[in-house]
Amino acid sequence: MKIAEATVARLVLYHRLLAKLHAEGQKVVSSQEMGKLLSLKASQVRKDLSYFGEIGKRGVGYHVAKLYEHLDDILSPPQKWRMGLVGVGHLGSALLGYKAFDTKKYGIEILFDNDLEKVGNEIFGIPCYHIDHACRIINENNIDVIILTVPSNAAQDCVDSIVKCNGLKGILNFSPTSIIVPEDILVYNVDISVELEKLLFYVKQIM
Amino acid sequence: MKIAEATVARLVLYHRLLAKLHAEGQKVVSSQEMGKLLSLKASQVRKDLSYFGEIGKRGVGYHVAKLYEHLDDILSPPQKWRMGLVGVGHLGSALLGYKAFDTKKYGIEILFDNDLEKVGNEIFGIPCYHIDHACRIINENNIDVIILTVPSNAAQDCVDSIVKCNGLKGILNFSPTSIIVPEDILVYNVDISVELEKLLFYVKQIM
DNA sequence: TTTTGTGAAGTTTTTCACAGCG
DNA sequence: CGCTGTGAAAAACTTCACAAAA
Repeated sequence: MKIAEATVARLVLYHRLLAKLHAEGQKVVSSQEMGKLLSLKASQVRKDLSYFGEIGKRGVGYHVAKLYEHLDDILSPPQKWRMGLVGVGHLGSALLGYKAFDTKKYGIEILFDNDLEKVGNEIFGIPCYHIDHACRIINENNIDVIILTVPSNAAQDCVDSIVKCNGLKGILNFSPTSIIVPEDILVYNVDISVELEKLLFYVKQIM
Repeated sequence: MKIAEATVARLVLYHRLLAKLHAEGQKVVSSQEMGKLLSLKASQVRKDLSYFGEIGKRGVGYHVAKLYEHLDDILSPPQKWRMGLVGVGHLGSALLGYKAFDTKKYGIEILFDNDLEKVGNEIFGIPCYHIDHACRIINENNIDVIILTVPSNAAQDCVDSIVKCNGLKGILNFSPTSIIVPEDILVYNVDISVELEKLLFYVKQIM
């Protein structure tokens, strides 16, 4: 069955919330309580969870530890994902130090940049190569996913040089521009200025 | 009329694309061409633009400069938005130096942190205050929107102290946690690990 | 002829409402 | 009795298909 993107996003939120509730010692949680904590309708929570089998207990709710494990399985990788990061600027560096990344599930193995000051060194303990050698390095290191944090004017060129690698499966694009890729490569965009503009658009509406 | 969130997001993409086409000297563009450049259906582009009146020319397409101005108006603020940023860590600092922010439309006026090394200083030329004084400072400086880049365990406390300010209208939340706010305050979440997890979920599916 | 603008159709996603089970 | 699981209904969003305009 095909699971909708919005559902997957919420599964991550449920997973995160359950880790918190578990750490706080809570044993059982209802769809209503989860909804309240995540600003979602209880029926939405139940519908999302129902796609993966009956996991709750009627009249009781969901067992926190059990549901957490269940979601962990759904979201778990076939093996630890190997990622590379292209563009070790401010944002790229911030992501390298980002605490919320789940280091059991994936790791940033390789960096790329075009700055010769950075190339050849280790940054946060991760080797940095020149972007021109990306294809060979990505193949040699079995990189599955690239995080792209380059300026928008460099984005498509970077993409064009990395999509030729045959092992690459996905790109998380932070560059504020649309990139064009072959259809066998998945792209998700994290577009910070789009999110800010959306917020400002609706803030304006309610004034 | 209520404009859907997905439409607003695409308007920002159109606006950005038109700036680029304009800079490249292109005079006219069709919905088909815009769709191709942004990986969207032509009919989607036309439908989105049609919500704001007839702006294209049948048989010709859209006049680049005119459509750009049109979108500029739609997305323009009533005045330059005044923003504050809470949490001057790696991610917060990266955003302070972020090139893609449209500095004509909004500016980051004030910073907040709980690190006494930062409080009282200017960072990137912007004064930094202690988070405990957020409410007074936000009111005094007429801050409309807060960018929240604090660790997840601090997020709700920060939110609770800033939502009491009466001028605050919206929060752009980068913390990897759900925050609960009064209903008159708009929240948009930029959840980096959720986006990465979504990508990895679908990468797994196609393997 | 080309390409827009747009009702209508189609698709997806969310919400409802209640049967079913512990 | 309370809360889940889930068809069915409603809402939201996208795509189609074509009339109308340049």
